[in-house]
Amino acid sequence: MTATGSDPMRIVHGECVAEMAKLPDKSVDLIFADPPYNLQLGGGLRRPEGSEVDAVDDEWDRFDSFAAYDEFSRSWLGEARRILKDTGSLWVIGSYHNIFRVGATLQDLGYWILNDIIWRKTNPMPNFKGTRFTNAHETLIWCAKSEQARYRFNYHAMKALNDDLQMRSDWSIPLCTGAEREKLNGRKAHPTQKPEELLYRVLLACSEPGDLVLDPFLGSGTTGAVAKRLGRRFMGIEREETYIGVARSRIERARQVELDALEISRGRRAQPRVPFGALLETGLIRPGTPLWDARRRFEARVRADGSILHGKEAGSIHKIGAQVQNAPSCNGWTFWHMEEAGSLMPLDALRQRYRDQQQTG
Amino acid sequence: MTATGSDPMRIVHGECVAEMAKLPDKSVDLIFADPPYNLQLGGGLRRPEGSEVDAVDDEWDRFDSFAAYDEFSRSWLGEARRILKDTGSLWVIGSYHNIFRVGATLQDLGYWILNDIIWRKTNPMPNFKGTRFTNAHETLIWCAKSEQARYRFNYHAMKALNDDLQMRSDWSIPLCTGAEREKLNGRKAHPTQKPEELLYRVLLACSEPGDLVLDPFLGSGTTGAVAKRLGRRFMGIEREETYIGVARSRIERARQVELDALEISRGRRAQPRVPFGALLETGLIRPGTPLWDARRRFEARVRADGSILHGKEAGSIHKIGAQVQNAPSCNGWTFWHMEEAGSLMPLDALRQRYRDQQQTG
DNA sequence: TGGTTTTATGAATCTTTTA
DNA sequence: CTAAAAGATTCATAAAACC
Repeated sequence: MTATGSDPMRIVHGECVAEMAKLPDKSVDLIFADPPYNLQLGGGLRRPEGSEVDAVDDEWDRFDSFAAYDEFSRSWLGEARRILKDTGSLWVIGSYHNIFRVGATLQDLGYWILNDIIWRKTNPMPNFKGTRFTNAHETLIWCAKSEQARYRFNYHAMKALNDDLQMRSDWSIPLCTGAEREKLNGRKAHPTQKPEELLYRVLLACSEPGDLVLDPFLGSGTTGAVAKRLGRRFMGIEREETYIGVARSRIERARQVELDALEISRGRRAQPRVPFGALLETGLIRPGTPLWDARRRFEARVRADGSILHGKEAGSIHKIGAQVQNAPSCNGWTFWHMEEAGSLMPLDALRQRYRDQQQTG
Repeated sequence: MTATGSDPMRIVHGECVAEMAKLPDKSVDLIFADPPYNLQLGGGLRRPEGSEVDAVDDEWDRFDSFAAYDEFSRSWLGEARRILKDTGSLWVIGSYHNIFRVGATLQDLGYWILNDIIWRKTNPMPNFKGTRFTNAHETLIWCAKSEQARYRFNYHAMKALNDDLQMRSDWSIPLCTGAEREKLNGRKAHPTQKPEELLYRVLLACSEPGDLVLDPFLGSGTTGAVAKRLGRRFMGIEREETYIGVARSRIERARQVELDALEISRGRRAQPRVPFGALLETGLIRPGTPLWDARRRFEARVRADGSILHGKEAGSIHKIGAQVQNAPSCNGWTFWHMEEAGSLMPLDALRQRYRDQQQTG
């Protein structure tokens, strides 16, 4: 049976390069790949309360060096390019550990990058040790087979999916948790299962019903499940037998549905939250500015990092506002005021000014 | 005059590699770089031997220009690494055209990536032809000099700037427009002027007042203007004479905020270490005092040497705290409490009292 | 049954100082 | 140098447990 044979949902147990080598030239419409990230984690990481983080320490994610990882990337990306139709495109997802190397390798092989897409996680794991910024996103690279290639892009479908606004390169999508997360003996079946919402967008943007979609690192089978929902043909390659079983039963359970399935995740039009610090960064308020409450009973001063100082106590506008009133909580935006043209203006007015700026630029 | 000389705001007209070569080893605290990435335009790009890279129009040229760009990256990133202090860090900003190559080169040179940061543009230019997703972000890479290097990161200041939530790796910031945009004869003075909000965050996170900040591709001078506002020393290097003039007048106009407003929030790590025994020596706590955890599940007694006794086990507040919870570690300062006025007060409050005494007394 | 509190957990390159 | 001790550190969400 070939990839273009009678089984529209094919799962293959094997090495991705060897299995791709069996496919004819220019036979695949879309490739989505989630290769190992080369995380190389050290010891166990503990949360502040003492519990241990269940990290990725699998054998398949270990490489001896950057050179070894690059060689691995070249081999699977090279074979992928051969079997990709001229109208097809390739997506790869990764993090800062590997994505820069993958991107450079892509370019070296002649792929033409169309966009880099940011999966902005709405609920990422925090940085428990306070040593870095919360690693709150992953990066996807979308590329065509070459600079000249005429690739498929369903522009209007993407625009419709985004309330008739052109779809941007940053996508806010939650982690895969809850009922969607595949379980095996009550534990997560795969350490890095991707949310279906992410794949839904990719497949809807870059393929048609009946197209052949390939995932060379199948894992828990998200790509296959979404391909089936959207009426695409599919081929998935996976090395680990355990994951083959997980993916097979998952894709079996998936049902082709109407395109309204994503409706729920769209309505994100709330007023964006503004941290007080943003007003300092933009110069709407300056470090050193005195703040008062409406009746000028309390005074505090703004510091460069957005905390405010009252006596010897420093903290957020909310925390210090609550403290001076001896109240359990306080809305600093309405409590604190700054002087403007001789009268007091609540910080909330400044916040509105900031939001206006953000919109108009 | 050296970089550490008398002029705190130094602007140099020249090639960045040649000018960096004049600086001593380990002399710079923070480097922010916005290198050219116009692979197609040739103007910013020269091969190592000096010839100019032609426009890209066939496959051979493309490989040639990628190689030339990588060579260019290696040369300036290598020199930057030499002059960077062991506690310093480097930021580079770019887009999908160049950032993957820069990131791979960074790693090859031994830099250690700490985060990739997404500048999410609130008002990006749309994709007019409807051929791709709106390119709505740029990527910054933040890295330390090596895996082992202990870099500066003002974690608590970043947290304060974000309303007491850990700062994430995606930053929503508008494009630089309006009054902030530098003009020359009524037209924009520089094609890619970065918003000050972006640099404010970078400098506040990774430097201290008085630190030396270097920008090897000065452009319109945003890094210099923010460095001056925040009381950092600065050196900027720029090849184009026109931009030198723009940046010089801009930095001249910038005003430093008051010194005491530059104070930022510090964590407990920044405060002097207090041995528990010191509280006994000063009489803030007495031998024999009973200690409890917050829920009064465990009790221990203070001994004269600063160890505590729980049952038959004696040890430090940390060791015994870990032992009773059956945890791998424990912060005894926050775990143990003593009774005061009928309620429980954490030892941490007592430690603060001790520190206040040391300051005033 | 319903509302509140507690617990579990997610691709993580996750400490610093002293002996 | 290594080993041990001190001690600093978390956000959003869902499920489970508890009133």
